[in-house]
Amino acid sequence: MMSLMQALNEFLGTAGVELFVFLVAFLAHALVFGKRRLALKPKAKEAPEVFRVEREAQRCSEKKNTSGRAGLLSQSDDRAVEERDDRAAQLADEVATIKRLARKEQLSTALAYFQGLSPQQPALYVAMIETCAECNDLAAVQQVWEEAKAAGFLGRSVQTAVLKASLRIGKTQQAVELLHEMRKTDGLKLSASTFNELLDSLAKGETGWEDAWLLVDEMKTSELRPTNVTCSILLKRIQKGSRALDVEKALAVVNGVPKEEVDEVLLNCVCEACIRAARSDLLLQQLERHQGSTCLQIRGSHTFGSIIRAHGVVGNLAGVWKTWKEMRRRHVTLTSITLGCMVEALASNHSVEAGYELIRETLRDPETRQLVNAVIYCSVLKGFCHEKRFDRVWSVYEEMLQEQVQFSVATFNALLDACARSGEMYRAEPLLKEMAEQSIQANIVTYSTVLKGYCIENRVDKAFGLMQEMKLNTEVKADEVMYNTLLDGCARCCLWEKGMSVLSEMRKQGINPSNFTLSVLVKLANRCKKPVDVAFNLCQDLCQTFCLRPNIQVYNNLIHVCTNQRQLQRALDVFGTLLSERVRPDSRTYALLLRGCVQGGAAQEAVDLLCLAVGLRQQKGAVAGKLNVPAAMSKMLFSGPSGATCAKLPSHGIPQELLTEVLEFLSSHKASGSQAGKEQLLGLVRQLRSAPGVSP
DNA sequence: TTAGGGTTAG
Repeated sequence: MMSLMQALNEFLGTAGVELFVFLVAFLAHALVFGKRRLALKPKAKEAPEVFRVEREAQRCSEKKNTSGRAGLLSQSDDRAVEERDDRAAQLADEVATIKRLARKEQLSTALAYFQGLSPQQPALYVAMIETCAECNDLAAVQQVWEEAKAAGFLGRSVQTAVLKASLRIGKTQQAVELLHEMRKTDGLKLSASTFNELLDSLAKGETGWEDAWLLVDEMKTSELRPTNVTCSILLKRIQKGSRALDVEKALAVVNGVPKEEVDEVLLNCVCEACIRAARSDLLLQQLERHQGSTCLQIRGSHTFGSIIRAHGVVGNLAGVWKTWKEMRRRHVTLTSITLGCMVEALASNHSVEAGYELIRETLRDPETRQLVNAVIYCSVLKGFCHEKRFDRVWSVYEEMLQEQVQFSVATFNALLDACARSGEMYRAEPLLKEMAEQSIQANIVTYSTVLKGYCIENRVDKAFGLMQEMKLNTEVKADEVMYNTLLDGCARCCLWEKGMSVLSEMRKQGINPSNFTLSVLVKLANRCKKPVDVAFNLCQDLCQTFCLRPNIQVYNNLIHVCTNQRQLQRALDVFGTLLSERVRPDSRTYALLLRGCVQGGAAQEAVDLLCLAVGLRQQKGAVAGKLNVPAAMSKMLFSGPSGATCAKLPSHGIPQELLTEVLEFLSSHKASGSQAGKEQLLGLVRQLRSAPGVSP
């Protein structure tokens, strides 16, 4: 070959050789693929489903043709191929017609058309069964299946279609029984991929979880291990409010896939699912599992984007940058979404300026300029807004106008939020006008944000007026967040009656209060100086009615009600309750309680609380005086944190100022009590001063 | 011979 090339080279020159090689390659290609290429339809890409069935049909007729052609001479091959192609095209048309009718939900027309077709093919049965499923008609599915059986079409494609149809209609139990029957009578053996298809066709929604687990169990019974795809499909089900049990179970299935087999898409799904479920604990585990994995080569900007987002969510800024740099090093093509993930990760981790600089950098390069959009800018706007750097918000806004960024409703909402948080609602008016000029409709977030702005400026009447106007003039319906905001406005202005009427309106509209509502209501009772019992009863009633379990914010506000009314013991009881309910106290819990102790001259309780906060264990009998703390609290003091809940705060959890105040109080208080008691107390104060996280 | 993927606002 080489000598031939050399000879040619001498004869024709380099360009000539290239031309020759090209011609040979072209002819060979035409010879091999010419016919097939003609048989392919360009619309295949647009309609993959039809194409799939078409190919299947092609396969079937291919089989028939080969068997029928066995004894024929090769000259007739061309005609056979042509016939086959014609038949395939016809079948594709028939399938398309059935599907078209399905989309119009004309099931009976589709059925009539199907029955008029001859000869029948498995692909047609499959299309018809899918159509019945799309129209949610299980009886029709069964009818077509009976017909298929009667006609002798019992192939796997038809069986799978029936199973998928039953699952889609939500009859999982029936599908599983059918599966058992097929396994017994027809020896049906499904592959992992078919199981995955079945899993993916399950009815969506929370109720579908049990069905999903049923299928996963079936897979195991068939001695098949869940694959990457199985896991991805399961993870796709995880949504914002998914049950913790299901989330954990799904991740357990993921962990069943050997680490070296995990691929990009699965890692991507894992990140996204954990983020959606707000389970940074599980996310952290997963990120650690794949940290520095050499088996998994990430190529897609999809995956890089998700991993960056994941690191951002768990607050790992170093991980964010590391992933970004790795992506750049590998020259992965940057997309708007990946850039969006990066800027959001930076902006939500106290690196807003760095996020902004990344935008500038992207804009400077003419190659990447067009990647910057309003979504990306929005992360920066939000970041500056939350850091209360409103001057930066407005300068970035000006820049967005200059760069002619296309605004969306989210962009305007972010800007309106800046007006609200900065207490500069006069800025909102021109923004709303601008929105109208750009024909961007205000949505629930817009109204809610403006409402919040009025409440922050204590203009509750304006807020109520806006709510009224929204009800009268728009289709937007007030939601829980909006009612909570309005309730908060009432609390700020000590409007008890008005607040109560908002609550009853909320309930009348069928909007359930949440823990957030509860915490605002307690705050309202507090600001309105209602008796302590009013707040407690309100909580108890709503918790019972709406199956709520108070969170730390609710407990904190209850503690505040008690300490405000000089009922330290009751505040400590609330603390005991939250500990026994395994709710983790935060720095505000301790701040409220410690201030209550200083106020009430309760030195011993203050020491106990500080010990708990910094994780200092006490020895039984070491404490002076008679303990006046709830059982749950003393149990933790003596035995240390047990179970899932820990009373200890992360280091620096108590503000320095407060700590100084409490320690000063304790020093001045040590003169009282017995001699032994004084010394114990002094010893503890010394220990506290040297405890980790407490500066001297 | 099949099946799975990402950004912003109250």
